[in-house]
Amino acid sequence: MSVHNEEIAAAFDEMADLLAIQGGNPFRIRAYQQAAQVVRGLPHELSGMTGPDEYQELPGIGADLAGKIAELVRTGELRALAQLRRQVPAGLRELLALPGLGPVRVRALRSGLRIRNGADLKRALAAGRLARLRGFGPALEARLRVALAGAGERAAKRPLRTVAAQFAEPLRAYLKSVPGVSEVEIAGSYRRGRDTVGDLDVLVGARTAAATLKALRAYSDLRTLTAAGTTKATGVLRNGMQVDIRVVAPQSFGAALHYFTGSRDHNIHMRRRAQELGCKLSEYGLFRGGKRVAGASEVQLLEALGLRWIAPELREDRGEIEAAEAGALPELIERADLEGDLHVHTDASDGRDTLAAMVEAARQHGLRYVAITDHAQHLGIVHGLDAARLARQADAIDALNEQLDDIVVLKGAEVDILEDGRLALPDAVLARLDVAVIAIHGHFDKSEAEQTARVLRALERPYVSILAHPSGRLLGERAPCALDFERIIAAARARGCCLEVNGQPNRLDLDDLHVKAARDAGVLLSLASDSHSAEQFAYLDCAVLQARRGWARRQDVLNTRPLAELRTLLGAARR
DNA sequence: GCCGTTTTCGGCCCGACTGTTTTCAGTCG
Repeated sequence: MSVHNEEIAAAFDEMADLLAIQGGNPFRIRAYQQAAQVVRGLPHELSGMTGPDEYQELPGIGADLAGKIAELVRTGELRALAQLRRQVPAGLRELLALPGLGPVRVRALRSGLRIRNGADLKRALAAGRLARLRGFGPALEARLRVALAGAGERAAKRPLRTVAAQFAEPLRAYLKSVPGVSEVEIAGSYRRGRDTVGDLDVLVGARTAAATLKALRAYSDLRTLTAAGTTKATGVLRNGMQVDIRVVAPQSFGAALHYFTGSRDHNIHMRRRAQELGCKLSEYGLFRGGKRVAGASEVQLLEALGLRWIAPELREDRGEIEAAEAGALPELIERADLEGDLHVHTDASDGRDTLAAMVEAARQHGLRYVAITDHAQHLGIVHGLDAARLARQADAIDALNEQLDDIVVLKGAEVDILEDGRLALPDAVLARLDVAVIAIHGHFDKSEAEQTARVLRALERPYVSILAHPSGRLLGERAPCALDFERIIAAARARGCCLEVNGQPNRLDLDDLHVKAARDAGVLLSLASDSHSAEQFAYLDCAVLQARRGWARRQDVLNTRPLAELRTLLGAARR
């Protein structure tokens, strides 16, 4: 396997951009964009499928695109794209990313001023040449100057959802207190539970919009207001996040909430569905012949479209609409389903709090069991436990369990996968643990073949229960390791080993697509906080959200099981 | 370029806002 879905999706996105710059058929362009999204959302690699016939079964992939996928899988290249690249200067594509520049204006820049890239545009702006072009005025010029000046530092990271929450929740509370406001929801990717959130889509239910928009202007965390109309406004918060606020009347609130929750592809699919039913769907409601037939609530809206309730976490147009129609949506796991947490650190390794404090925190978070999984000693792991300290911790756990009657402490360790795939503790030591969690903590940049072989070798060891944060990614900091997840999942399945959904907000690893793939393959998931201090058990919520995005049900998760069943399952994994 | 219990041709999601216009195109979400 060489070509990944992401590369195929990127090729289609580039095709779409280049065709747009050339002034191609907008619907053809849209077809490429949609295909890119479909490919991105697949839970398995296209290169592992049999070929064009199977590709064509995917929505939005017809004979032509199936052929192009086949070409990419076979050769890693796409001739049609290479040809377009020869026709369109590479620098023009960057211009599309500038605010206010779409394909039409980029084309005008090219044909009218011979502009080929950002540097050309800068020069043209400096010389005041843009004014000659139709469609370019002083306001747009000013916007472009600002954007080009900040282009160097523009790589602003998408904030983690937990960071976005620190700004979203106070804003929600503030708007809720505005007179006349009946409802406030943070919609968009925030509501869908994505790991990172680009901007805040805030929906306000109120009979009139004026009071809300006035209140927004006065909000202390607002840095600037960049646009404001009669029903919506856009601003930038002090942390640099963009916030889009929209005010709708109560009878439209459900339709608007659905619309602003998205995703974009989910919305488009739903609007097509409405059309097929002879209706029109907008943020104001579902209309049949100009008459509103639904709109006040999402439930009512979905019902009118012949669909069961679709949880926001599923709205990515990855088959949830078809499943809702068939009544085949999964009943998603909830936080209350969790009985325990199988990945927790104490001050014995790199955690902040004592064993007793962590167990007490687990108890207060409603858990019935908790596995203490401090790092095993290994080069590069600070304060890791060796066999002797692990044995002493085991004694302390035994003593603690004597005193506790409503929670059970399990003995575990987080064992490093060494560079060659061996483990940092010998089998004899692992054999005495209740839970052995293994993970990669270094050598992240190996080739896919090497990295996969390394993890597969570790998974072959006996007494291994859970592969923790499998991809090793750190959001915004470190890309996921190159791993053949289909083989990892197959190995985990064959062996009865679980894959972790790590709830640390900057990990959320497995990601949603791999959760789905693991779940579909029948691999049990371990939803873990990976707590390094008492308050971090709250990160179980993040793990649950991520698991829900991957369609996980209660029965797909190891630590929803009562202790006795958990022990049986862990025992089975030791073979 | 895709797609079809309306269609194999003729459609393709919908609306707000801005800026550049002098009635609306382009961009954005």
